[in-house]
Amino acid sequence: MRRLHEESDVKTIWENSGMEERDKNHLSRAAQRRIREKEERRGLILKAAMGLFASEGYNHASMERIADEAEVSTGTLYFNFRNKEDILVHLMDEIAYEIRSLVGAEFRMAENPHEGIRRSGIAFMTEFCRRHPEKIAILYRESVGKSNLVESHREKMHKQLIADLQSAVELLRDAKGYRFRSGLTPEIIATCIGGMYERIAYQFIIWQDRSGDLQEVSRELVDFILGGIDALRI
Amino acid sequence: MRRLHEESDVKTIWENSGMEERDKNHLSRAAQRRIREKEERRGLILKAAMGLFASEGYNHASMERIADEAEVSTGTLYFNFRNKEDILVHLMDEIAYEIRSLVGAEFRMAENPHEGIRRSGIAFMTEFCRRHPEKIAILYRESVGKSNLVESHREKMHKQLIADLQSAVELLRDAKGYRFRSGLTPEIIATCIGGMYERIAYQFIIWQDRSGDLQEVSRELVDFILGGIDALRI
Amino acid sequence: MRRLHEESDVKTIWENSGMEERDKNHLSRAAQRRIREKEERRGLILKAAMGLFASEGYNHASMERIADEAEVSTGTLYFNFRNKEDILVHLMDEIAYEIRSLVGAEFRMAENPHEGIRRSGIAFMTEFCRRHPEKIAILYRESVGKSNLVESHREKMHKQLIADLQSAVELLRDAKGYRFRSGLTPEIIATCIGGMYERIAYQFIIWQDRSGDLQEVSRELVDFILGGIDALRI
Amino acid sequence: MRRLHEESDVKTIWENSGMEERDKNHLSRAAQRRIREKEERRGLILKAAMGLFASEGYNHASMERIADEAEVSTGTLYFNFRNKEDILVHLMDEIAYEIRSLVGAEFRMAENPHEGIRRSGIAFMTEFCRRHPEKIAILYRESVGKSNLVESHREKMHKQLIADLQSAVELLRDAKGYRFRSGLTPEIIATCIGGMYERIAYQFIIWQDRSGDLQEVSRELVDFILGGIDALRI
DNA sequence: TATGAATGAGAATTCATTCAT
DNA sequence: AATGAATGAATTCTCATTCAT
Repeated sequence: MRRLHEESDVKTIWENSGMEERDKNHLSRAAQRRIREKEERRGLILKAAMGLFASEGYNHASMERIADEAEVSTGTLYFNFRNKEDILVHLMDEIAYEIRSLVGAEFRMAENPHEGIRRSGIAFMTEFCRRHPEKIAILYRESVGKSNLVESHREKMHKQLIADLQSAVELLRDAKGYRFRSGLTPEIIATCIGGMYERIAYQFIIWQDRSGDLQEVSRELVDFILGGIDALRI
Repeated sequence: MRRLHEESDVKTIWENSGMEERDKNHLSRAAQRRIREKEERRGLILKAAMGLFASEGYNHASMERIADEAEVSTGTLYFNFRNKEDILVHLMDEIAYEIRSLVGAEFRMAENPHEGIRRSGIAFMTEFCRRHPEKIAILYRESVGKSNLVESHREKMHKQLIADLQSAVELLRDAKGYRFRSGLTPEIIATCIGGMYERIAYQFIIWQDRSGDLQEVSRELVDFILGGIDALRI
Repeated sequence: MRRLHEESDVKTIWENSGMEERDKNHLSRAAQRRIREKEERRGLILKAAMGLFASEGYNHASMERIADEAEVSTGTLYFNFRNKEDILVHLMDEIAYEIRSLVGAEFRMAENPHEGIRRSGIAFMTEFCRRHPEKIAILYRESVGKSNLVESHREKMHKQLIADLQSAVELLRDAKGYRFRSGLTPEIIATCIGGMYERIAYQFIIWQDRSGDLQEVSRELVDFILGGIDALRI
Repeated sequence: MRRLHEESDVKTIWENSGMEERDKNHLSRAAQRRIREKEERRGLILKAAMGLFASEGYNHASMERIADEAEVSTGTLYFNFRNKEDILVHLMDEIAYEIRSLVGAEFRMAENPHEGIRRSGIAFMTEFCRRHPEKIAILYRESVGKSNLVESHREKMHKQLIADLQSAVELLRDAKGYRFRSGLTPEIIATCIGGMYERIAYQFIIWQDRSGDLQEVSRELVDFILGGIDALRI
């Protein structure tokens, strides 16, 4: 069995809201522009790759096609990314960051954890999934079972998402004064929540296009989750 | 977006228990032996392929390696299966059938749907997942995002599993006299259950080896599910 | 510095005359024919590769060109050899074996070591070099500085050739009752002889085509060597 | 067969000692500094390239790595040299010039040609080879079989070295009043000497690190040579 | 039926060289 | 003069699939 365990310190999205900062102040104008252009180009490549991965599948999308789509040469691909896997990994990071930002912001905007779980769940489904089906495809389909490297990255990424969810669950528990059955409970709940959103999104976005139902679905989903959590307290 | 909608009539496992029958009665002894040997050979090939897919990944496992492992030639592979995808699809079918059989039997052995959901969930985790991690890897990792054909087969397969779950939920609802919030509710619940089991299995079997926790995990998981269902009735 | 020291037991050509034996007796006719055909095909590939390596250089000769020349597909190249390096290494082995066979046979046919050195030297130049300039090109030009693997193979090969020469020198010493200045002397002499033949062949065969001079050159070369050996005894 | 015959007038090192002169007198201070800096930069590039060629091989050492190592950009490489081959060719020239200078100086410092051959041979081995293994690697390994251009340059270079040796042999002949067997004899001897030094250096410096033996080896080598020469007079 | 050698399209990747800034 | 991002041709190698024996 191919198994890839790498312990990595995981930080939840609920705590630190400004996730990435970099000093670009002390740089010359020209240097700033060059950096900006470089990032724009990387962005174009990532966008082209995302479209192709989602529509044709990671394996079937050749580097040449990606280069074509991004209107650069294959050499430029390799100048900006180590290899094909590296492009996928960057996409995964980008997507995961976007999800965590959105969901985290919604959670923090709510009055209490209970509402936070409701709001962030509904936002994920109706804002993110509905608007970015191709990102869902990358996250839940195209990044699966590709290679050891991608798989270990995927594991790390999921760990972060689960850690976010787990800390939300713990905030809820503390706010309501719950006590759970075991030490494992928060992790189990978080994992379940992750799994539910994944499969619901896959079902209603990727396999079928029932995005019209997402509003209703996400409401029931959230209640299901809250009911499930309730059931696990002593 | 790559989307594959094929409507297929789906039958639940709760109804028909003997799922596959074939007449071998009117055949000669020699013919029967030949058939038996052929199926044994197919079995060997599938077993070899399953091992390699799980350990090295579908893409990386070449037909030659599979043939080697099964102690046949590549030609024999193509005599027994249409192509590489076909092997994967057969594996998926086999695994799905096994799961549905096990889970269905457990459900039917229980006194009522409530107990049925509990028993079948625990059986899936502690009997199936713990004993056959490589099958979990095929089902939840190696069959994902491979090709249109495999993906559409996967969709069909999941539909069946979800249909099973949905009918169990409906049996529970009827037995307890519940009324659900909407017509979508049973499908949503079923999808959620499928997602939870998938991610829990992935987490505790593929990414980490915490099969010792599975007993405890599955008990909490079942209660979470039952609590969630409760929360969705009017 | 790239240095590759691998101690390998080296056997000289003067001792064992039948260098390679294999049992093909117990095989079926069909199997024998298949083996023969396989070796013929390998031979064709090696021949095509040798021609291209000698005429266009190893780096410039692409696998596709080699396949073309051998009238097979690139796949067949890779079915018969591990990779491009492997083809070169096989060529080197073949050539070295041929040289050692020829030179060894000439040496053994002579009445004494003194004559043996003369005969084998002249045979190498006038038989081998004159007739197979492309093999000289492979051996002394195309196999140089290609990769760690090829270089280490080349080292091993040269060790064998030098060991042959060294044992010839020692036979001469013993036959004439010489005593050398130091324990290193035979190795030094052997290495010198190897170097002289290499550069003379390079000069008169590869860089210039003065094969008409080879008769005269080889006679003087042999006398130079014998004179040099004489000068190193105490 | 790839053969490259270009007749070039060859001058021996024994005659003209000051080999390269350029007028820098009439230039301004600033211009002189600029020239000096430019040559320093070229020197840094050549040094970086030499290190990489020797350690990783010419083919494997990319222009980018060379630029990195020299702490300049790839563009600067192309400002200073025509292309990659050009760098190699300059290195070859530099190394050949250094060897001819050293060896020529030693020869001229000796009392007679006999001592000159001894002194210069020992100096080459114990001064040059022992101290600059990477230059030996460039000269005898990395410049071999690279391309038509490099190969023809290599031929020219070797011709010069051989011409030096040949003139030394002729000086010896005249000083001692020898008469040789044929008109070819001096060339043959010179070629042999070149080959011996090459293979001895390769053996004791590149393949093995036995630089401790070089003193002893070079003494025997010189005597071997002088003995060989003796054997070819009438 | 079984074999396994042969096929060849396809893909990723490298890297010398150019050129706008 | 110097930079370093961009280019794209070239090349090696893989592997699912076929087919003569």
